[in-house]
Amino acid sequence: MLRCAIPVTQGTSEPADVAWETVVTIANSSTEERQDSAGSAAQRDRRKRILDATYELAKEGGFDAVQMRAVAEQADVALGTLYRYFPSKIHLLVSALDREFEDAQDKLKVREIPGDTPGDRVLYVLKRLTRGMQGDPKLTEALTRAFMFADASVANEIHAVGMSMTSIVTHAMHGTAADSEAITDDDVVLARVIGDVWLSALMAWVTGRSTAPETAQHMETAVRLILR
Amino acid sequence: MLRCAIPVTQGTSEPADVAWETVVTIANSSTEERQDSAGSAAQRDRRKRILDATYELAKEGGFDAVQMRAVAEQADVALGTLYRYFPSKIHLLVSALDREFEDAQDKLKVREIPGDTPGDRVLYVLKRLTRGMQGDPKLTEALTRAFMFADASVANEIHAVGMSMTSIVTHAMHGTAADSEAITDDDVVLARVIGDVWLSALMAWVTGRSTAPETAQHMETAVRLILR
DNA sequence: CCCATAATAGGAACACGTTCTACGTCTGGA
DNA sequence: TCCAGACGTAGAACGTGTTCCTATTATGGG
Repeated sequence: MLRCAIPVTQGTSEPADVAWETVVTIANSSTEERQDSAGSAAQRDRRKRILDATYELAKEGGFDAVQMRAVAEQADVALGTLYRYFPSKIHLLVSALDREFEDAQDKLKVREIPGDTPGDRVLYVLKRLTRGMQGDPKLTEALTRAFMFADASVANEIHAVGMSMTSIVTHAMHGTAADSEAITDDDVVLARVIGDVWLSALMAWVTGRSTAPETAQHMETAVRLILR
Repeated sequence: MLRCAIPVTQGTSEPADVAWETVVTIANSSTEERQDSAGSAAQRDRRKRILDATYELAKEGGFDAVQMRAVAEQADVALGTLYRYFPSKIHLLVSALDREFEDAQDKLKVREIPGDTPGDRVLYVLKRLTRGMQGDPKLTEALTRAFMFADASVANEIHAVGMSMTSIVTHAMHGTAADSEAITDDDVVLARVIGDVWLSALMAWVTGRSTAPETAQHMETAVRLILR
């Protein structure tokens, strides 16, 4: 159904079977020129323009407004080029989500996270992220729904997002900004469960099944429960 | 975007703001002629034929194979009629998922659930459900992805599925087959968190990010953690 | 500098979800 | 019984994701 022969800088190209434990190590490989280092300057620029256009359109009009022809036009590339860089609309949006998460991760890594217990710190971070996403409902709707809709062909990109998410949570659990912390496998397990809950809560909010306060409440309860 | 003026038997037509607590009461309203009681016999029959066709196509070829023209043809109704009953492909698939869940719920309600602790019983039920779904990968992929992709217009159907899921878990927590059990708000909270994890695990499996054993393991860990 | 090759532009073509139109058919109340 | 209006059929038409084709332009090795 998809040909998936992307010859160019693909945001994420880890083998699909990376174990979740690698989250820790990979997350600690610091910020330095991440994946998008490959390819010529022009290619990196095109990739950036495309993701920027995606971001703008999603922010304005949500999932439906991110139309491939519109993205191509706004990024000033041909439709075929867009598809060369991102083999489907879902790949495109999940890659955009990935970029957002990397950014968030970088910002969170800079300073100490406030809070006395792991639960406090995790909730601080999650609520901050959630508030940020709820401030851009259309954008969040677009990125979340793409993430949810993704099928197996997007496994790599989704995996990258999952890694970022887990890394953010484990980092919050420990609180310190230091890199090579002693993050145990148990921590990763806890972080994954918290990530699961967060995703579901986000989905409930996106689909209008729960309000923002309800979402926050549900997350609070769940995190307290899991990190008790 | 969607006109959503379904004049006929809609599987789920609760107001969208039913609180999650109603899960308990509604779940206890026993099996007797559920929603699909409205409408003429011919209408009920058409609705059933459509859902059957959806089920078959999904089972054979997954989400992509559930094409509206194909469903209409196999159900022996006109395309317009299909859209009269289900205003979109997503509504259709989520309704099919709902029917599956109702069936599962009915089956589980019949007999006592084995296991000494709530954790054991919940895991028994979840693993049973999961194994069932993994036995029909295409079907599961179709239903799960539709559920995930749904937007606000499908809130009612999604809500119904969430209620079934929560009801199944709370029922398993208590173990007894009795109906009006003393299910507390806390139980519902626990059940929701477990449901969240289950959904995420299912999604990871559907997208090929985790294998069946990994999925089972993750669920086991999470449930032990939550019901410890 | 020149050529082979890859990358891009531009846009037609196709597939499938969705909507719309025109017409036949069933049903329930006067 | 008969009629009005809802329901159903058949299929055209439209929008958007995706694929494909051809000509043009960069790029990098000799």
